[in-house]
Amino acid sequence: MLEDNMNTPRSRGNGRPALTRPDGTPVRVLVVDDDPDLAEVLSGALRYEGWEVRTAGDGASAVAEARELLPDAVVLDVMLPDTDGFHVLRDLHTVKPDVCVLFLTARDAVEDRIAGITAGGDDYVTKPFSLEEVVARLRGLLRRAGMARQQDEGPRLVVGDLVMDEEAREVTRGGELIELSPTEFELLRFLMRNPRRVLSKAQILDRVWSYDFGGRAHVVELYISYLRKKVDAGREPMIHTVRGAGYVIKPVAGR
Amino acid sequence: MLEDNMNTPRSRGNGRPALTRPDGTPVRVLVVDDDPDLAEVLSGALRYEGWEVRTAGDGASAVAEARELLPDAVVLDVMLPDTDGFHVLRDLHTVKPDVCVLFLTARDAVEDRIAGITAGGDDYVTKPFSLEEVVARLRGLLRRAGMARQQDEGPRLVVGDLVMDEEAREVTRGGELIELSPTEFELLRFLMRNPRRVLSKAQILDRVWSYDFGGRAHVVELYISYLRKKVDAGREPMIHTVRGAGYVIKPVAGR
DNA sequence: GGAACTTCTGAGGAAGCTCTGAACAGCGGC
DNA sequence: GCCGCTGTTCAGAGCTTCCTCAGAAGTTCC
Repeated sequence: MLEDNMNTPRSRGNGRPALTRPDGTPVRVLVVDDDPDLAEVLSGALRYEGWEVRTAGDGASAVAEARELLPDAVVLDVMLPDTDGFHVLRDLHTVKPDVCVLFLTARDAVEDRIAGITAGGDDYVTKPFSLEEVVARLRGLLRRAGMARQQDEGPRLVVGDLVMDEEAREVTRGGELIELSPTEFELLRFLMRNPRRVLSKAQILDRVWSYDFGGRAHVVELYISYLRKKVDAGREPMIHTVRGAGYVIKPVAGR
Repeated sequence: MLEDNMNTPRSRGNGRPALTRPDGTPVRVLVVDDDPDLAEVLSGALRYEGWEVRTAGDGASAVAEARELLPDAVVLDVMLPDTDGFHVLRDLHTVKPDVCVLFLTARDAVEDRIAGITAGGDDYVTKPFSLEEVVARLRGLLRRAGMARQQDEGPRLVVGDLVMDEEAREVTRGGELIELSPTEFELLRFLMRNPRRVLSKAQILDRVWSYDFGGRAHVVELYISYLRKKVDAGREPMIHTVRGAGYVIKPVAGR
């Protein structure tokens, strides 16, 4: 049952306070990928963050679009039909010198020409990626670029006595350090970014696993069980099953 | 609580307090190199320090740009298409007598003329250089030229009982001297300038190794292992692997 | 011109991570 | 109480990531 969809105050997003520009207007992002399906999925996920999104399918229209939109960040496929992402990067910087860029690249292309990218503060993600990863990286870039937060949502996620420091990749509960594998970490991040909200296995699969993952929802159950062993171990449980609907994380008492 | 994102001097900062001019405005740097790719990477890295950066591709436009920007420092390639860096230096000094200059020069370049330069308080770096080196040298120049620090981040880096004196190139842990090779030193400096933050191998490669390094991320692992043998030897480890993400340095206890 | 040091490559192996399949447990319906 | 369905957990295979060693090539310094 979808309950609180109507009454929660939100521009178009997920109900959380959005990362915004200093003047309070939505962050503006340009997505550049020649695969329309992928561009669609990506821009959907970014709009869900409350951001203003436009897309482009090649380098030329990317630069043209950027000139008009003056985006705060660009998600940029390295392989484009007309040119490669690096030339686009340079053009983008002439259009807007302080723009952040998140590159999308094939795994085996990483070593070749990605070099130098992260030096300027930009970042990249290898295909196939998960949406959570893209969003998290983008949020990191934007935060470092000085995008203010509407409310005081720092670089740490807090749910009850459970705390996640995204930069240090550190999770503690009651001050006690919890070690997590990459997938466990991302799953927990997704849960913690949506506290008190029931997330279906399909949603989790779509966000946390990469878009080309063919497996079944069973992995979600498995990883939830891993998480419980580490996060809830011996303590009052915070991760709850909602039979037939999904999973939810919330602070213990009720609060 | 609204954070001080507006008034801290950084267009796309790294989260650390930036070196600023005495009046609190960002340090202004002019990058002069005829290779646009290199100029791009350099200016990106310097912007990441929170500094205001402009670029020029030859001597004439460098002087013109300097007249307008009145930069605190100039990163100046010795070999330029229209003239050499030494002439530009003289012109720069007529524009702004107290400007700091960091020369970029080929390894086999004329030693004596360079030596004359450094006597005047300026400095140089040989190509191919690492970005960490350029930034560190520039910071040294600026510090000596009286640029204030937002917070008092001196020429020593401290993480737990590990102390690095950048000027003396000396590292101690628990008072005990640790001898490091040049690359080891630079890698440790990069880690120590980003304590508690997970750094990916790509980031490390981009910052610590020179921009033309074609090698793989494997060297990073190798040098981390060297560092561990020297820094963590027998003690409680400070350098940690975050599987699938990178490496992080932090003080032993926790906080 | 040689010794000491530094840097990097390659290989082997250890450790950790992810996912599959299957058995098991608990809930709810009848 | 029995059965089916949903969710949980275990065990292990296959894979990826990371660590370390040994040695070759290059550099620096005497």
